[in-house]
Amino acid sequence: MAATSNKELKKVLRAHELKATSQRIALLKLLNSTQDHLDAEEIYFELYNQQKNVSRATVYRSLEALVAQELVSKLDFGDGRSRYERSKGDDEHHDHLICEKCGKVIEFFNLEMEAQQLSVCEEHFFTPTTHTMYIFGTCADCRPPNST
Amino acid sequence: MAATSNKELKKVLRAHELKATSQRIALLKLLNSTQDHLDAEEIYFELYNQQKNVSRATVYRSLEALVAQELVSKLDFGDGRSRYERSKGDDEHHDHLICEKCGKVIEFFNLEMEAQQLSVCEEHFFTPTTHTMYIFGTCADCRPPNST
DNA sequence: GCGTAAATGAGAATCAGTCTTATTTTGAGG
DNA sequence: CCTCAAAATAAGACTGATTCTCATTTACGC
Repeated sequence: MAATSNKELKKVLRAHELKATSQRIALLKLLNSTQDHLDAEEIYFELYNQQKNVSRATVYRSLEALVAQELVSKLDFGDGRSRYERSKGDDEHHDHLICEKCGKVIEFFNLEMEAQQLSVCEEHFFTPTTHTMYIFGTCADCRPPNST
Repeated sequence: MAATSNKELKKVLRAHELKATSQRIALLKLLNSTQDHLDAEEIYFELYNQQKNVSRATVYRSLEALVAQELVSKLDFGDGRSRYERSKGDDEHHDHLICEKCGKVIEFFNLEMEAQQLSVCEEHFFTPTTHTMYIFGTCADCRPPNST
């Protein structure tokens, strides 16, 4: 799927008019290697453990640049911090179900819903760029077994 | 529509097991009086101007209590702060289109979309409590007239 | 290899929101 | 209306996430 070698990542960065610094490469590599929705502190800590010598400021600045170039997606689960994941193509777009009890995040994609969103935009002569759709509630594991 | 006299607001608060303090009444009155999506600082400033003598801490604490009682809704437009509006009944539920150029917020309601959300939840054995659905983009006024 | 614009590191600064503590207020009971 | 305990408040200290500042380092076109 996504580029993983240093050489490939370098190309990707250059293609987006971003200088290919070791910090940005390490950051992209990290996001490519996980399915988790990492926050800035987790990213900082992980890179620190990898002896990558990346400052917190650089983590934030790099993420900002990568999000602007749509190489990374910024997520907001409503807990007061931003999370990030490797950006997926339109064909991999998804939204999230968030369990308020255990914090689990379930990704989903629903074509009808996306279509409805477009039709709402049309009604209002609105040109959409992105959207956020989070459904909060209780996941199957946290739901008492006797309830429906 | 919603209660507006001090007496009525007092009743509403008491009905929700909240002591009817002057600060909470002023806060509810303010939210009842506007269609805007105010943030905590704006609320604090407005009450300060009204000589209501409400501290910032009280604004936050009161909002928290009112949100817990569903008298007020908390919104997150992704700009790093929470916004609040008078809570509307289920029949008044709506989502938001947010213009990234002028900041305008357009409210909408789409039954199919709500239905799709429920069906997604069912598929995942997920019990929803609330959801946030924000579509970001460009509103009609900010869209260049020659584009579709 | 050189030079410069861009990126980074370290830590100060900011900003929304929360917490602490002493003081004030509400509302139940008489 | 008066009393009192529990709850709420004011003021400002504190926190945690994020941004900014500025001196230093690095990428990369030539």
